Amino acid sequence: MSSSQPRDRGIPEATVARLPLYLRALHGMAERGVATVSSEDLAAAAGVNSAKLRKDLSHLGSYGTRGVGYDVEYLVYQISRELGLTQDWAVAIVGVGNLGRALANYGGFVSRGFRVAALVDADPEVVGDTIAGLNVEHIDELEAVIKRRGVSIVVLAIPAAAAQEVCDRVVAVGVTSILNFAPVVLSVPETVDVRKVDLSIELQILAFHEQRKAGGPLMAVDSQ
Amino acid sequence: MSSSQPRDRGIPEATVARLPLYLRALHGMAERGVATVSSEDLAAAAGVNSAKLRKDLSHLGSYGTRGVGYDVEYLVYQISRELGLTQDWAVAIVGVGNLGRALANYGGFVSRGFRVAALVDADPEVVGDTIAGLNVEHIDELEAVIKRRGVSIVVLAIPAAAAQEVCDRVVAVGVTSILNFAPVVLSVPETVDVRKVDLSIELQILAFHEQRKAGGPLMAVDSQ
DNA sequence: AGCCCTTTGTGAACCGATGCACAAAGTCAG
DNA sequence: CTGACTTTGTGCATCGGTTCACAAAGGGCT
Ligand SMILES: NC(=O)c1ccc[n+]([C@@H]2O[C@H](COP(=O)([O-])OP(=O)(O)OC[C@H]3O[C@@H](n4cnc5c(N)ncnc54)[C@H](O)[C@@H]3O)[C@@H](O)[C@H]2O)c1
Ligand SMILES: NC(=O)c1ccc[n+]([C@@H]2O[C@H](COP(=O)([O-])OP(=O)(O)OC[C@H]3O[C@@H](n4cnc5c(N)ncnc54)[C@H](O)[C@@H]3O)[C@@H](O)[C@H]2O)c1
Repeated sequence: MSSSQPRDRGIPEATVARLPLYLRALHGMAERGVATVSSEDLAAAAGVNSAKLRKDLSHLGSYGTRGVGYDVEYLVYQISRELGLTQDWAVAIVGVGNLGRALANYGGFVSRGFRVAALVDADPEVVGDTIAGLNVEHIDELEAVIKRRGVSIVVLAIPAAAAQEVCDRVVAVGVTSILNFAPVVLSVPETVDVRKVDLSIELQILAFHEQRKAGGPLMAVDSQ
Repeated sequence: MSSSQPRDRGIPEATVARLPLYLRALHGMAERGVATVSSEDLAAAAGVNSAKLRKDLSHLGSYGTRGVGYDVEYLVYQISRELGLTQDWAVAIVGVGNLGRALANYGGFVSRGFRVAALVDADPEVVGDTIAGLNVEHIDELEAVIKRRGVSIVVLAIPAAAAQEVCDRVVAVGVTSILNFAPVVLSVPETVDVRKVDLSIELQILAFHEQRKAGGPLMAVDSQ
């Protein structure tokens, strides 16, 4: 029992970040009626190296069959369980502007066990509106709404200037998972996970490489 | 001259990804009239380790003064130049749905040298509309629009099913930088840079850690 | 039943990134 | 001009992650 037990503890962060990728590929295969898949094929579908995929999966236990591959349905279940997608998660979106609206209307979350359970904004013009079937509530109600709806993940889609303050408030009511779109570094206790998405940074990284490609070969003229 | 020359080649990828972060912090400081900043302070503002920050900056050259710190204005310029933000980049957004609209209306790009130069969609209902002051053009015009406007970065905000096809088309006209929001692995020649943003993946990573926090200490009951 | 073929799971080398710790460089006060 | 103090820039140990390569495991064919 101590030898066949999956290594529940200590899944590398890099592996965790790839599991959703595998899951997506597996869902596609399940839909197409594929019963089993080799590490080679699944890796190709997820755009990674096959040895890496096997090592990743080995962290959750030995779910493959040598000579055959992995059972698609079973693997979907195991990865879902590992990621905690067998339960559903109540998400609150704070800030219902351009971005918040897009997120609220997006169907792709629900399909993965995430439920937008609340929309919150400060603008009296917006509060009370119905967006994606949800009533927009006032920021003053933030703490009450989070508790009432059992929200455990908060998405911040508000201006940078307001982000830290709202962040502090949701942390104070016990939220420990935050997805931040505002271009600021949030300071939180180390028990809280913050993931940030900054589109501007992505573009800047692309620009850097683009510049290299364009100027690279010619740069020699400049640096000589 | 060969010794004081900045190491133009071979800036680590991890460093490149942090430069925009430093730049953002520096812009804030410049606005507040700060003239010089120590690695310690800048690192704190960017949320990183100060040794890491110094090593990152050392890749672009020796722009600091020992005993004093870094000149804010000068550093802003050097990082901007390194990232290629001294020129402006024409960006096309393909797919003007929930997300595409939010991006088109977002002001945060322009301020960093990115100019939304074109909006493209397939839906006749949307084509011809004016969004954020731009005319939405038909997907049939994709290649022509990219060439005419000198677009060098393409943002894909279209359904997953359409992403690979559109991707192939923009690559065929010479685009080598793509920001992809669709939940698919795009296959491109290795000369092309694709960065992906997948909000669903971010939520899944948060869910994983959230589950750990909640179930971790109790998990023993289950696994015993 | 036995053999061959496929594919997993992992040991080990490798690689890039991180962070400590400190000498070298430079400032500034007196 | 000198000496004390501050802060950079980097050598080095370490760490997490990637990749190769292969022995062990299992399935299926004869
Ligand atoms: N729109 C994009 O494509 C995009 C891209 C990258 C980053 N961002 C970032 O995402 C955030 C939101 O962007 P947006 O374009 O949706 O902005 P927006 O101005 O359209 O919307 C912001 C919303 O937040 C609300 N708000 C302001 N202060 C609040 C507070 N204290 N509490 C609750 N709600 C508050 C406003 O009423 C508004 O509805 C910003 O930080 C922006 O920098 C947006
Ligand atoms: N909205 C979100 O918050 C969100 C979050 C995560 C991921 N995404 C992803 O971003 C993409 C866009 O999402 P959305 O919510 O804006 O979807 P959407 O359906 O609102 O918009 C998609 C737009 O793309 C257009 N389109 C479809 N096929 C096209 C083609 N071949 N060429 C040009 N245009 C085409 C449609 O006409 C539509 O206007 C999807 O792949 C989605 O999975 C969206």
